[in-house]
Amino acid sequence: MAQVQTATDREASDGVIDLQRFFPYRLAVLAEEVSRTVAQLYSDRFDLTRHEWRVLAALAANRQMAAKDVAGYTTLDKMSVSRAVAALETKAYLTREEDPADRRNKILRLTPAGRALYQKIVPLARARERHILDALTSAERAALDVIMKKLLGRARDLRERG
Amino acid sequence: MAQVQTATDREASDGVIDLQRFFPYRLAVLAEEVSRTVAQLYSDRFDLTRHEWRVLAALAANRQMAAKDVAGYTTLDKMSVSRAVAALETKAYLTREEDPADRRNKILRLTPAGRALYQKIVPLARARERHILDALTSAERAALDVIMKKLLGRARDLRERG
DNA sequence: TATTGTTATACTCTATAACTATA
DNA sequence: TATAGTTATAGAGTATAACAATA
Repeated sequence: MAQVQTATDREASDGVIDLQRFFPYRLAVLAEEVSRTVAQLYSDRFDLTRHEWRVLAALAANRQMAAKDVAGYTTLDKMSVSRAVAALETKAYLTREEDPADRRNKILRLTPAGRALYQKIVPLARARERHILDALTSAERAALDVIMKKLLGRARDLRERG
Repeated sequence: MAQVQTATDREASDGVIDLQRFFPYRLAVLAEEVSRTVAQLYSDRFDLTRHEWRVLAALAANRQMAAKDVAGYTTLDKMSVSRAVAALETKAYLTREEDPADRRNKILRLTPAGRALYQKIVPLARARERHILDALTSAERAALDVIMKKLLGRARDLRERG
């Protein structure tokens, strides 16, 4: 049966990895390809980097956040957030304000321009997502949701343990 | 039913993308995580870049290749291949030789040291792949194989058309 | 002392294009 | 002219660490 490699398949290929069947490679190629279809929107058309797009989406979904919360929400590290925030502030898409309750925190909010930009990108991004996922049956989409959760959990475990 | 977003799910969330449910984002996070588990091997332990690892794997699987064939096999562009090849040659993991039949081609081959390095990495990489995929049932692995092929085809279509 | 955020540095990756040599 | 490969350059991503301000 054709499937993502199992131990049995592997033993048959005696010590050589066929990249085309190596799961981490296949996944990387797929993710890069999907990422590029969305990047054509926010990058080519609206001149945002991937990090800037993620921060924009985080603030659109959460109204206002401290930088550290953006980092948690986007899986970016605090340094990447800091850079993206600085760029978005320069472009006047967000404002930065000290939290009076704890002045270490900078409260981030989209400006009307930032929100407008986001509203332009969202339907386009959704259309791309929909078009890609329409390649799958409903059952496959349901299966994929479960599969991705399982794989992510396992991969995180593995990396943390080294 | 919980599944990767459908049109219906989307309409309910009125104009805001929850990154955690946005498929391109989820896929990117998963692929990065999986990639890192393998990178811990070839990068941390054996001091190869991702490109170098791919070229090494390409030459291990195909014995000898011209640089342009490595590019096709690895989905790297010719510039990335050229850089990775130069680095691997410096480390004495491969040799470069002119093709007498067409002297524009450089025939690439692993040295015994290159092959030995590869043989050290393969079982470790396979063990990581296996451990990750063991999170899935056999049926899920079969489904994933089909799903990834469909998604890759669709994403490539979409990107080419803009 | 610990946390939030900024800045510095270095390396890797991605993308385009100019260039050399061969065909 | 076209192809294989190299070199140049710049922007973007990733990672570690030092640092300032605040708690």
